[in-house]
Amino acid sequence: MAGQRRRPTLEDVAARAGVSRSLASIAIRGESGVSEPTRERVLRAADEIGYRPDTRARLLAQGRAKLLGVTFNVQHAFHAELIDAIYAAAEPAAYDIALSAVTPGRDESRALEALLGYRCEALVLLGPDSPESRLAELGRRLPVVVVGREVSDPSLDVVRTADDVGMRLAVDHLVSLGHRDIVHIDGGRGHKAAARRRGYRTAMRRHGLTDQVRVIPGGQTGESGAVAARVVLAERPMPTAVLAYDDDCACGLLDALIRSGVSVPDDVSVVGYDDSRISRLPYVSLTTIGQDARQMASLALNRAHTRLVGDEVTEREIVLSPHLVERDTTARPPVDSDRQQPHLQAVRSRAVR
Amino acid sequence: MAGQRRRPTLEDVAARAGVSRSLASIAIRGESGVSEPTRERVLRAADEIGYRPDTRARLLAQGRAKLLGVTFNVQHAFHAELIDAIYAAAEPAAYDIALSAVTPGRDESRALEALLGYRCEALVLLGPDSPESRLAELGRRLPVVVVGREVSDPSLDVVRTADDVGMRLAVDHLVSLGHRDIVHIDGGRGHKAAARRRGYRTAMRRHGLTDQVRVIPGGQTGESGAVAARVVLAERPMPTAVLAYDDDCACGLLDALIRSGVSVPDDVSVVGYDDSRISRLPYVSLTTIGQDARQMASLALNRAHTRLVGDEVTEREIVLSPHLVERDTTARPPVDSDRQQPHLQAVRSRAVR
DNA sequence: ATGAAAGCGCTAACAG
DNA sequence: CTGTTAGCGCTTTCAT
Repeated sequence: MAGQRRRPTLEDVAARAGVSRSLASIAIRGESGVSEPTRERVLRAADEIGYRPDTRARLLAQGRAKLLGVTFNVQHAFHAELIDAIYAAAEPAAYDIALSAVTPGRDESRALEALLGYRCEALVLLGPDSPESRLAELGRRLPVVVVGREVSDPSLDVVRTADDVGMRLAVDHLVSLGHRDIVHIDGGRGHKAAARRRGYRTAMRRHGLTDQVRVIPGGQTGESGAVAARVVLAERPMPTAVLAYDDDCACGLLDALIRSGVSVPDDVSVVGYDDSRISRLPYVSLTTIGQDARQMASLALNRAHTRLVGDEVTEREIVLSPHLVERDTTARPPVDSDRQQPHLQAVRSRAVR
Repeated sequence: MAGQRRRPTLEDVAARAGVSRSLASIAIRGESGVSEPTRERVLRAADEIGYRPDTRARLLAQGRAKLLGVTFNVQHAFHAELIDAIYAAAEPAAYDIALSAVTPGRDESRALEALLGYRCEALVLLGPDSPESRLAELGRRLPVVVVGREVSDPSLDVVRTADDVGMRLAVDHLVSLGHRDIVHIDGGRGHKAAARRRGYRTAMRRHGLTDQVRVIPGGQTGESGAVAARVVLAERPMPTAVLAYDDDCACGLLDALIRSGVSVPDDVSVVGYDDSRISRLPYVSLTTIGQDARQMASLALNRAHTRLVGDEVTEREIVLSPHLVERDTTARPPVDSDRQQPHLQAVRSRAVR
C-alpha cells in the first residue's frame, strides 16, 4: 500500500541527470554555477523521481542549523497568534522553525530537551513557566529570547508588553467616558497579577481617583470572574466600571452580570485584558487590552538573529506598549438617577455557580 | 554573551573518557556491551562537558527516522488535546514528533512540505483541509493517517468519530428528558455539516418525530448561532430544545437566548457538539457531544506504526463513537402551560448583532 | 569489552 | 562549468 521504498536521494537525481552530486546540489538549491540546460535537466530528473532534499542531512552538512526552537503552550490562544507571526517572520531570514509544545502531559523541560536535541541555534520561549534559574542556564548555552514574561537574568533576552501601560490605557479609556467608580478584579498571586494591580492603582492615582481604588479578589478563570460578580453586585453604590485581570475573568463576570439582569455596558462597563479569542466572539465583543503578536514575534526573531550573528545588543529587554481594543462592553456611565436604582430584575435562569 | 562556542560532540565525550566514539555511543544510549566502570566514566564525561546527542545526526545515521510528522491547526482547540495525547502515545514507541502548524498565514501545503523535508516516516494529519487528491498523493509515498475527517482514498488511513452517532446521542438524550420539539441549527455547507444534519434527521425519525424535524440554517460561528436564535425565538410554539451544529454555534445561540430573557435550560434546552473548551467554561457549561482525544491519538499512532512495520491492516477506517457530555444546558421541557406563554421579558441589554 | 572503518544524505572547498 | 574529495555527528558492522 503506502510506498515503503527508499526515498530518492541527491545521488539518484544526479545519476538520472547524468551529473555529479555536487552539481545536482547546486542546481537544486538554485545557486549560480550551473549552465541553464544542466540545471533544467537536474530539476526535471528530481521532479520525475519525486526527490525532496533531506533537511536534516542538509543542515548537518552545513554545520549551522538555521533552526530556531520555539516552545509554546498549546492551551494558550495568544500563543497561536504568536506562532503564526513567528512563521511569517522566520521566512525572510530563511530560518526554520521547530515547534515544541507544552501540554498538560508534557512539561516545559521535556519541550526544551527536544529542541536542544535538534540543535536549534537559538530558542524562543513563549510565556515559559520554568524557574528563571533554568532559563538562565539555557541562556548561557545559546541565545534565548523569552516572550511575554519578565525575567531579570542578563543572559536572557526579553520581549514583552508593559502591563502598567495596559492598565493605564484601560483606566484612561473609562475615565474619558466619564467613569470614576472603577474597580479592579485582580488575578490573584503571580507576577503578572501584581503588575496589573500596580498599574491599576497608579493609573487611578494619576486621575486623582485614589479614593475610588477598589481591588476585588479574582483569578485567572471565568469562574473567578463569576464569583467576583457577586461582590460587584453587592457594592452600594455599584461601580460603573469593572476592570478585570484578563479576558477569561472578564467573561465570567460579564456572564454573571447579564444573568443577574445587569446590562452591559448600560449599567456597568467591563474591560478585559489580552484580546484573546474569546473576547472577540461576536456575542461577547469585550473591550480589552491587546498585544501586537506580529510585532512581538518579529522582534523576538530579530533579537535571536542579532545574537546569532554576534552583533551587539544594547537593551536586553524590549518592552512594547499594548493597545486598547474598544468593543462593545464599555460606554458612558449611567446617569446618577439611574444608578440609585440599578436596573436589577430577577431573570429566571440557572444559578451562577 | 550567550555561549557561541561549539557544542560538544560524541568525539569530545569519548576523548574525555578515554574511549572510542563507538563505545561512547553505546554507553550513552544505554545499550549493553560496555563494562559498568567504562559506562560510568563516559556518562560522567558527557555530563561534565554538557554533551547532548544530536538528534538529526543520530537519525541520519540510523537510516530510519522514528519521526512522525503531525500537522495541526493552531486555531482549533480540539487539536490541542489531540497533540497532548499524541505526545503521550508516541512515548512508549519512542517515536519523535515533528509538529507543523497550519495558521492563517501558513497553509497546509507549507506545513506538509516542512514535514516531508524532515523525512518523517509517517504523517498524522489533524483535520486536514487539503483536497483529497493531494492527500492521496501523499498517501502513496508514505503512511498517512487522517484524523477527524472522512476520506475515501484507499491509500489513506482514517481515524474519526461517527457524526451520526453523535447526533443520535444528542437526540436520544433530549427525547429521554421528554422533549419532542427539537430543532437543529445546521453548519451550512461542508461534509461535516451534512453528516450531522443527516444524523439529526435519522435520529428524529427513529423516535417517530419525523414531523417535528426542523433545520434552521446556521454556521460554524457564534454569530451564526446568534442569528439562528432570532429564528428560534420567532417560532410558535417555540421548540423546547435546540441541537446546534457545534459548540461555537451553540454558545452564540445560548447568549442570544439569555439576552432575550429566555432561560436555559428552563425554557429551552441547548446541546452543542465537540466538547470544546468553550463548552466547559463554568459559566457556559454546555451539554455537548465529546470525542475521546486520547483514544483517537493512540489509535492514529498505532495505525501509523502498524503501517511502518509493514503489518497488514484490515479496516482502513477506524470510526469511533462519540459520547454525550451532560452539563447544565439541558433539562426537562417546560410544562405546556408555560410554553404557551414563554417567559419572555425585555431585558435591557446591547442588541444581539 | 573495545576500537577501526564505513557510511547516512548532503554541502563545501577545491581542482580540472 | 563540472567533478573530486572531505567532512557534519552519529550508528553500525566487524574485527580484535
